[in-house]
Amino acid sequence: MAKDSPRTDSAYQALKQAIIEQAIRPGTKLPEDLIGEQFGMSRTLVRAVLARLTAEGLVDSTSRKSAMVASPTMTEAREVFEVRRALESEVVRLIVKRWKPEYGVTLETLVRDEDAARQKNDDRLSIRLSGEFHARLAEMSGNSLLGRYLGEIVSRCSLILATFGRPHSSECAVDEHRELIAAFRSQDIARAVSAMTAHLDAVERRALIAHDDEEPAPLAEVLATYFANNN
Amino acid sequence: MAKDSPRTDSAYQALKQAIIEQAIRPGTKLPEDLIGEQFGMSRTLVRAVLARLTAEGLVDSTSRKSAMVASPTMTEAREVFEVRRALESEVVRLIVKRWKPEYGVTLETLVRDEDAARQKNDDRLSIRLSGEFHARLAEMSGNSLLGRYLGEIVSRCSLILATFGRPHSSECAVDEHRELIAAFRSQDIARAVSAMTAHLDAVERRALIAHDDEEPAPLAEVLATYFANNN
DNA sequence: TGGGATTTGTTCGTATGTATT
DNA sequence: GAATACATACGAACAAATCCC
Repeated sequence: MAKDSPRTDSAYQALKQAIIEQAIRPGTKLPEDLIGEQFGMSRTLVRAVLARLTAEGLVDSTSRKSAMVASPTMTEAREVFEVRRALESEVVRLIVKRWKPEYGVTLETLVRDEDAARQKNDDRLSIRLSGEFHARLAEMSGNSLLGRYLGEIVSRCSLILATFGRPHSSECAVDEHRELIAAFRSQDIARAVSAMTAHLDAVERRALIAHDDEEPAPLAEVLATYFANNN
Repeated sequence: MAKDSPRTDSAYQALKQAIIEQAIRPGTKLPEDLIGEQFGMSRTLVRAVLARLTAEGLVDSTSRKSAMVASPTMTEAREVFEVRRALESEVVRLIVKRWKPEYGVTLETLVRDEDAARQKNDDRLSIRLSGEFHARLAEMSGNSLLGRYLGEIVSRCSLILATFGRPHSSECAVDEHRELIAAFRSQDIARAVSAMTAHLDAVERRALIAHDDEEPAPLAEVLATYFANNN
């Protein structure tokens, strides 16, 4: 990619965060006009942003109808987790091979922040940080394609959680992240892979439970918040 | 996805095939005007097609410069193969688990056609069929996301072959495909996974050897051919 | 180095299809 | 069920940047 103008990129980031953090729920319509107005850009650019989000599976665009936040089906959800297990297992193997002590420090700091956010019941921060933990792992694997695919997949998992899971709960348990770090330090590939597999099984279990419905907030208001946060 | 008009879709398919089959070489510029003229559509639609190909890694689009056929670096190439091994290993595991005898028939027919194309030195057909073999495997895994990712990756492997490998050679050996089928039939996961790993190692070895340069054909002419073939 | 030709970036108007009353 | 309102699809035209001689 790397071809976006500054405005389209900030709109992309803002929309993506809003979806991931479950500030706009699956099924919410995303009219081009409204978004363009919020972010101060023309429909043409909005279309590009929506197209990208569609390609990443975060938005559904059927022709001639309003784009909307994607509502993953149960089948899609299972597929996403299946692929995620395969990719994250590979990440774990690569990390153990290329392990550097400073990685441990970085990851530990993240986990500590995660823990703090959880204590304070700051859902948005909590979701963001547990996502970032996995993004960092992908980065440490040293394979940028793996990073791109996992970035997509982790985002979609947030959406799955929003659809089938308990609302506003983060998908990851802090303890499980700590066990992963310990496994990396022990340089034991089998242990690290099985820690990751166990973690993802738990994430899937948490994600696929029934959920209560909630009052959706007005779209324009939510977008205004996210726009401000990104500038 | 599933939002393309008929014309954009045929242009997308045509361009993709042309790139995959190495009819237009990496680095070739893809001006919006020229493509729009060839396929009889406006620049708006061409831009959508190029954006999609860019997202799939087949085209490089830097801002304010002409899009061009992507030229993978050696690093990217290695990353692509690393991810491919992880995903195809998973595919193989799933196929063994969900194996049905008729899969064997389908795959055998494909391999026979591949063999025939190879005998006749029909490079285009040969490349297309060996790609289709892997596409079918992904399909048989029953996981459509896996299919999408592997579709992208197999395409990029063709591009890598065009950049670093012997020109106009297919990436797959027929014998290796036959061994895979045999492994599936034996219902032995370990054997199937190691057959796949060995196959992909061989593909990577074949893909990453030095290559001779060649005279590129005129872009307009090539596109006309591919347009006709797809309608 | 400079300037003309080419190519992309963006906007906006019209056409067409969808949802709603 | 028809008509109206609304949203998207598409394309023409203008502005700005890049390429090439």
